Amino acid sequence: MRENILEAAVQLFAEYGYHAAPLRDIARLAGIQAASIYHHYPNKQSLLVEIMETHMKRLNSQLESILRKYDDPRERLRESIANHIRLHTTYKAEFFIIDTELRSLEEEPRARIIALRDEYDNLLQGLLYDGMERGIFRQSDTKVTTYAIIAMCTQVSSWFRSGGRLSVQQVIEIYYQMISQGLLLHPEGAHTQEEVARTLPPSSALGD
Amino acid sequence: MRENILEAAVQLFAEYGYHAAPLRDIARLAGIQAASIYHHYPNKQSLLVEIMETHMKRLNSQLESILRKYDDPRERLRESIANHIRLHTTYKAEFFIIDTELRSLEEEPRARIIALRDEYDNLLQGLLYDGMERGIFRQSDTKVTTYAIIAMCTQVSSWFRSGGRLSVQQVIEIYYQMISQGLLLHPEGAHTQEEVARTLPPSSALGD
DNA sequence: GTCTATACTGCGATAGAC
DNA sequence: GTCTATCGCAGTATAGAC
Repeated sequence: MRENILEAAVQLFAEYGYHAAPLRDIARLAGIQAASIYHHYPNKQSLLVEIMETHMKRLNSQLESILRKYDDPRERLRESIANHIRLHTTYKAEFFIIDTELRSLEEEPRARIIALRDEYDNLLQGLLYDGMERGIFRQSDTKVTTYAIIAMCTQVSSWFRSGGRLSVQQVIEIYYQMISQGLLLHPEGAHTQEEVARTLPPSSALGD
Repeated sequence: MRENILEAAVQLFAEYGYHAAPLRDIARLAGIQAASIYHHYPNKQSLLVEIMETHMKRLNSQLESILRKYDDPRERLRESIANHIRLHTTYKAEFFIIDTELRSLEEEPRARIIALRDEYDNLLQGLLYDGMERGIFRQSDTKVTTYAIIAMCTQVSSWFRSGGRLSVQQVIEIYYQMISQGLLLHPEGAHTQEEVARTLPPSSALGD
């Protein structure tokens, strides 16, 4: 029953948002009365916390295992993107909630979830930094680049439909191409490294 | 006063979410009583609708003017990204609301706002398609690529702080580099499309 | 155009029987 | 472990004076 309640909560939180999803509706979807939920969970907030915590921890632990398994930055990047997209399409609703309901968390649980998210950010940022150090990735602001990658891969959970036009694997391919190669086909003249360097603000201007 | 009320609503919708922001608090922030809001707006929903509609229309009209002004896909892309990021940092809270409160719209206004968003998507998708046709952009799925670009540029509104480490212009540079060139420094040998395909692990090896 | 007062509704949560 | 009944409160919105 605990599981039924949680699934119902996932569905309604994702569809209407935490505050707009009445406990009575969650109960009805789980096939019980609202009061019965309190036998399994202390309150509404705890449903949200459990959904977020479970999936953020899974996301982190899988990324950690990828970083242990691979050394080459390209493989690490590819596998990290694949992992992110696979989880965000498999647990579409759950990650959509993580992405949109942080504001609905009370103070202490929010701090915990944000810490998990920061951990994830940092692992990816480390991956990029290492790849730049080793001359495999272009020099760029690791923080902003990390945010950008996470943002684009995360949003997959808002438009992906399984059984739709594209398979998960195709989406992963498209994203990896986009992230690793960018859009321009022939970077031509103005795009050798020195010239790029001249085009960019000096890195000192980007420093903290 | 209309303007004060709207500003208060923007601030509280962005901070707590539409459903979690009581009209009484919006009124207090605007320096009046809750009931007085109803002299200016018919209900709470209309505040949300006005915020979203105003800014989505602005975003669209500026993109249209860029597409009229420039012909080269590279310039169009760069200016479109710059426009997107500039608006999303200038009207940070407003676009954050557009991004997170679509669910809170009632049916008819939601259809209108989604139509505006689709219009924007389509203009960008057309830009990419044209660039690919003309051999300037890499061939890729225009829909997914458009979503990816919009997602990364939109999220700027959730972390950007004016007066922070990076200026708007620097953020635009970083994003344009990322989108146009990607992360890999030396795609080595793998610059052409066929070679890229050969360099990557065979898609079968990536199966779910 | 803003106020005070209040109607009305629906929410999360609790009590206590079974 | 689930139910019925209900409490207490907070929410949007309205009425009507000034």
